Amino acid sequence: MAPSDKITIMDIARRTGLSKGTVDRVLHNRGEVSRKSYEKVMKVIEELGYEPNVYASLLAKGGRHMIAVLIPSHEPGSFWELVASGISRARESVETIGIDIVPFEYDQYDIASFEEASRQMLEAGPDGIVLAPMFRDGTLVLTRELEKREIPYAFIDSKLDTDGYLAYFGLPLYKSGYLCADQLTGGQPVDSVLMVRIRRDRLQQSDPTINRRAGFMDYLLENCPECRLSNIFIDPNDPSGIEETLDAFSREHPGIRHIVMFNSRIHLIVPWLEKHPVPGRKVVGFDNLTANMEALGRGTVSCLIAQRPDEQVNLAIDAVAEYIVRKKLPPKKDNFMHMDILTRYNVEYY
Amino acid sequence: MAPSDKITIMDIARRTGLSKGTVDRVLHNRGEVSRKSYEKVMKVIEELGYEPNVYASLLAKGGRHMIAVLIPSHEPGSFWELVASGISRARESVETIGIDIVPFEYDQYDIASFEEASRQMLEAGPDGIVLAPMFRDGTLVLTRELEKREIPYAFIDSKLDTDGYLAYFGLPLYKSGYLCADQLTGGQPVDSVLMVRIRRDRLQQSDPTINRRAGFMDYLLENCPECRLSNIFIDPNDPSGIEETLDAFSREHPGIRHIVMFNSRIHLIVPWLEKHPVPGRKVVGFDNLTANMEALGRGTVSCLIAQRPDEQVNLAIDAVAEYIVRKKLPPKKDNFMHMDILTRYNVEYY
DNA sequence: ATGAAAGCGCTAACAA
DNA sequence: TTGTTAGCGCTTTCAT
Repeated sequence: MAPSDKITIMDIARRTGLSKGTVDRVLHNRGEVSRKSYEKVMKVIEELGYEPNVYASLLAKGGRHMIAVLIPSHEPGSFWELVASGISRARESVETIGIDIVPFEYDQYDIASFEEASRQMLEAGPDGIVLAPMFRDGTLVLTRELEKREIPYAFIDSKLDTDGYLAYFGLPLYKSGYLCADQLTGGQPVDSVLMVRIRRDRLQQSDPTINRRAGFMDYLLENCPECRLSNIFIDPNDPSGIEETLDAFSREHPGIRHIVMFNSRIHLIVPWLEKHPVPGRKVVGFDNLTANMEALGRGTVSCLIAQRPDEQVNLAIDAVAEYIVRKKLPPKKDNFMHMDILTRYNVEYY
Repeated sequence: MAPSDKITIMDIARRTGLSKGTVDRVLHNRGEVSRKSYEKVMKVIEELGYEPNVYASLLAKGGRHMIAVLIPSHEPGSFWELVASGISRARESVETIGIDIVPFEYDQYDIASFEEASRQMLEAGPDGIVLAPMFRDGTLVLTRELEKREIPYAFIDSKLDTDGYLAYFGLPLYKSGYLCADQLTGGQPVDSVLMVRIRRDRLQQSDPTINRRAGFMDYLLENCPECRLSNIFIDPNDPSGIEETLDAFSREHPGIRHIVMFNSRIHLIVPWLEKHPVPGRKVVGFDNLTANMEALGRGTVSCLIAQRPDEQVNLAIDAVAEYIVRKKLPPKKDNFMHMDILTRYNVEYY
């Protein structure tokens, strides 16, 4: 424990012949400082390489801050549950620096609920926000308001093509589809693949998997153009319907040994797959939901492409916190995250 | 920014009718407190759910701490360079909490240099240590000393089977070999594979890849028992020797299309591989060295198994820092890290 | 064994 | 526009 020879605002006050108060004012561009003093202070800060002491600062300001997180509600076993668990971790790490995390949740299929959640969130008066933009228009309205109020916000999962956001953390969607195709085919020619998709009725929202599917198809076009693609649609809430659909399909296409889903719910077809084992069948899905990882462990699913959603919220929260506390912009605005390839041999420690 | 209703040591002083000084004494078990007062204070702390304010604490103690990191020297382009880069990141994140990171490096092939580095490190008087134990005996001597001095230490990369360490962060070596075999074979029968190994002359140290190789062989035994294994040995410092060895081998075994190396230096054979392209050849190696990732991007290497060494040091440093600052033990002592599978389609954002 | 008091470096309210 | 001052919550020294 060395006796820190850190230089303080007192040092720089002395060197400029001004007072701590004035120094503090220029430090925070809080105005009320003559141009001359301002420059003198800046110069000395430069010379001495002054670095503010975060603790003293935080301690002195005293109050706490709040970061709101606006995400779809986390049904047990869903993708958003993983995100929620990341939030809990983040909460612990930032509470020590005087920041509270408050989640606001909405139904991802119901734009009204999104608007309601936004309203409540705004009312709570957060100092910063992390959000997953499921509804384009609703999000635009919200972000405009945030910019007006000068509340910093970061996107996770996907983002809008505007640019008022502080940072974005998420997957490169198109490439995740490309990677997925490579994993499914193993780089070998394949004669047909089955894409299992979710039937979407009330579809206001932009389908988040569309880019992923595009990447997937492009890979096939480039690397195995002969490959035939089939689509079937299932309803997540109708397990027996799922079985029937799959039964019917496999009756008509008995040879299919390559199956893929582009959302996080490959687990929906796992029961059927396990009832109808096929040696050498390849099944690829996305995201590390517990049910998915278990199927991976049993060998029913061959490969999962995952993205550490908990890590993503964490980074987003940290970026916002850093901005709130130190007014520091993150090193990169758009942060495309690594895509993890999970197989039965490396899930264990994920 | 809510006006924090946090309860402070003043609150608990009032509630017990004692003074801040006494409360502080029990908080840090610093003795000189009557049994009665001690219990009163503990009780109230319990009741009020008191949480100390790290900032105030850090600010008041003032001094800085030092964490030493003892690792093999980081030749450019080597595995340890990745670790070193992680150290730089960690340094930034902990310097704000008053902790300095000081690296001490040694020649991983020279035990004397390890001992010398340990000595210097000890002399510098660190408050905590992160180390990669390359020499078993030397490390034992060191850790005994650390325990005597009550300096907390964490292992990275590999660990000793003692248990005075605070935490360990590293790969499950055996399993990484198993995973590697699965990636190399793609789960299909393979008739022969070539293992390229480093010739080690002055070999005091335990070969770090031995467990990995064991995992690899076990996979083959279980999943493709017919497979024939060949070994060749190369000298990292003799590029033309490498070419010759490979030439000679491929003359005698023209059919080999599965090649693996168990250390981080697959890049050593990349020039030869690119001079002798073979369609459908599979090459698997370890670790995200720049040269390795580039070869992956070009398709020369099919797959790398990586472990985010920078992340590992970071976690280790954080664990030690947390212990120094808050005397908190990490949630888990042995932290086996996820093994990342890297292909040309997901290296980009690694 | 306990209390009082002087800071740690910074912020913010108030005076000047 | 600038200086002064009273804390923020905790540690630590020095009395008592």
